[in-house]
Amino acid sequence: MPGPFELLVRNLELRACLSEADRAAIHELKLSERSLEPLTYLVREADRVGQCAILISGFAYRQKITDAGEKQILSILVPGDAVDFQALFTDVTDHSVQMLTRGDVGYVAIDEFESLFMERPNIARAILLAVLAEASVFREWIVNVACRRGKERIAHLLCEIGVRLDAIGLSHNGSYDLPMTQGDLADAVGLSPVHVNRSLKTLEAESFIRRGRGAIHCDNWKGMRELCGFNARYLHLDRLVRETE
Amino acid sequence: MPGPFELLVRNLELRACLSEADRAAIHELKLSERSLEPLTYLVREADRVGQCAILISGFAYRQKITDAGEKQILSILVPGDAVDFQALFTDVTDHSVQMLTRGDVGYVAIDEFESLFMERPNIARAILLAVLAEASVFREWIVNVACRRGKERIAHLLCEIGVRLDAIGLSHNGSYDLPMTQGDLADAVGLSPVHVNRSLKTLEAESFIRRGRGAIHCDNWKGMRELCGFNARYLHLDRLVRETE
DNA sequence: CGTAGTGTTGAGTCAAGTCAATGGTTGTGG
DNA sequence: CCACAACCATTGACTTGACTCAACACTACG
Repeated sequence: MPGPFELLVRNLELRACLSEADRAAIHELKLSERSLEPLTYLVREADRVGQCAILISGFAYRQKITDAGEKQILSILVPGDAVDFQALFTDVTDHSVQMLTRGDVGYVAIDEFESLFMERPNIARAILLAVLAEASVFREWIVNVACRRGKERIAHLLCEIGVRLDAIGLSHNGSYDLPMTQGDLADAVGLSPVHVNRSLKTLEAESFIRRGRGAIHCDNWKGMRELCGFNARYLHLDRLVRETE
Repeated sequence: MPGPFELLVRNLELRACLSEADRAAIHELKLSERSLEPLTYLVREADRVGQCAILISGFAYRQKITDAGEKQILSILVPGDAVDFQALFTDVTDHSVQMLTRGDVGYVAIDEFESLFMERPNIARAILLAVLAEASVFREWIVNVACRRGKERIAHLLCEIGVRLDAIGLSHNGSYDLPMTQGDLADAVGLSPVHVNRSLKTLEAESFIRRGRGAIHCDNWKGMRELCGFNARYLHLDRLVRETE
């Protein structure tokens, strides 16, 4: 089980290069760890934040509630993800982050993170790239919700989660644990829970997936990807970075 | 008419503080200016980019095409916006940027911009904040497309553009030039052109807006904002920045 | 003055939503 | 160990927002 700093470093190095000194500086951060229950807020909309959280284990999601009371999930956070780079240098958040499952979170004081950003260009670059990659995921979600039909929309989400979990070693033979209810999925893809249920059943009937108590099995990722036009490029999980060291 | 560097500096200083030296460094960038026709690509998906473009006049949009051939507009760019911070340190883009109107664009070599980022923490911070603000806009677009009905969706887009144009002095008495066809609007909000037409007519019939050859007039922004639950916070246009200089 | 792009309108269809009832599972407390 | 509650998944019946197709009007421009 990798420690919080290993996770963070690994996450940042997905897209950028750090020097030995950079890694050491990260390891010198003061971190307080906490175990959180499902539905706990990591960040609450319109809050001021003094801490920067890193997800160590478990899942979380970004989320926004409209005036009409509708909840929209904006992205899924997996272990290693920094919860809130937006807290750097800004005061007020525009959305919330909530635990999806029970899990552990590490907190670092914002100021320390900010110092790292201002004093270590490599780390600044790594953070920028992480934020850019996140923005790219948001763009793809716009496309997903705006352009695709129910079934394809869900398939796309399942593909994304599959690839991301694979990248951190949390999937096995194309199967992974997905602790989201159908209601959660509905909030993520902008469909009603009833329609999510029907679409999932269709995906299963067409033998794209199998389901079993909170797990997704897929023996045909190729078919899934073709079904929904999934192209992992937008995740920027390969280190296509020009070195400037 | 402000020059390209003034526009860029002003844009960056919307959210972060720059020192005199930072501003000077930006003004020393070598910039080549070009005038572009509508539909010209500023960035093309899967391209490698050597230039970083800044929109000087006119409008542009980010855009993605699905396998099924559907076009989705992801955001609108207005004068002063940097077209492609994503080009910094990364090689391949995941979406395209196209001119909406005729307009002028300034090009800076990526390497120069990257040096600025690596050597000037204040500028790095300003760029990070610009990227974070853009990500925030993407999130709101997810909500817009996923949660709101046709009429509200369009109203929300009109509110956003109104506020952003206002911030750069391109609106007058709540009216502004909007050089988007109904087809463009459809691609931006994920509706069919026909439905956009009907929704716009409804908005006009309910006297939220008036329309006249490529312009939007609104005498009742308050009503518009309430109609669609628009809250400008997500645009992060006020400089809510903790000073660290 | 014709052509092409855009805007407008109507009619019919369909994907997805809503409402409502039924089953299953898990967990808890008596 | 059972009864109950709470939550989630499933299914059917019906409604509706939005799409498609198709025709027609307007405007700008060469």
